[in-house]
Amino acid sequence: MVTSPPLSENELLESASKIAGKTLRQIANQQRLETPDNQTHHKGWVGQLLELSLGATAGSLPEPDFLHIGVELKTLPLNRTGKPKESTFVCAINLTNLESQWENSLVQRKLSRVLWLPIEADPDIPLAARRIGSAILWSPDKDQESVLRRDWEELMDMIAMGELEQITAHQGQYLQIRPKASNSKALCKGINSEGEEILTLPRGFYLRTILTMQILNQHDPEIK
DNA sequence: AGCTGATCATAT
DNA sequence: ATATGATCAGCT
Repeated sequence: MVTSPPLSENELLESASKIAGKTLRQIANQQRLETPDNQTHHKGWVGQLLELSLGATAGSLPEPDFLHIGVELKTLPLNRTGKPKESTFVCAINLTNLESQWENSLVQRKLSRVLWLPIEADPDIPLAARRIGSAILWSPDKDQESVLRRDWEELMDMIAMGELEQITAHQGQYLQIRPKASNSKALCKGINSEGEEILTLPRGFYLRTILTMQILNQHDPEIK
């Protein structure tokens, strides 16, 4: 089944409502894809499957998945109690050519409109049998945006000061910075406090589950 | 059990 | 190497 890109948010929501309640096996069959037994060697499989199914187009470009309607697609793995099981990767960070304004940042653009797709992710449920939940089309409210912005500014300030190596995943209320690499030996260019080029671990921005849990609860206050 | 740092696959 | 899609797995 080939899905063409949605022309509007409503079209996207309609496609999403058609797959709600279905299992990953059903969607994989529609796409003529094999379902792996586990995700250890297929960590991005669920996300790519849903991109295909909903007609996402951005590929591996640093842009929202549905560029023409400005919507980013994110799967949201839930544990058996219905809480987000993992943090959510947002984007990689260019450490040598720093973005200077939140308003124009990639984090802001990707998070300004997100279609969250909750997915059962209790390890006791076989991957193929996991069900897709009801999609949530979300934009940060004023409070959420101000926290995101403050986190982003604090973290980017540290990078700008050459304090990259002092940044830990403990910082940030909603946004954190963590490694985003093939392994701990993969290096990229960064800048130290003397302004010199150094080699360091590639990093990315991630959303903490405290925010994604809040998003779930805003949409579905009585389900837990 | 939750969290941080590490890791896996693929496209360009 | 850098971007996308993320989850794994050991430590606290």
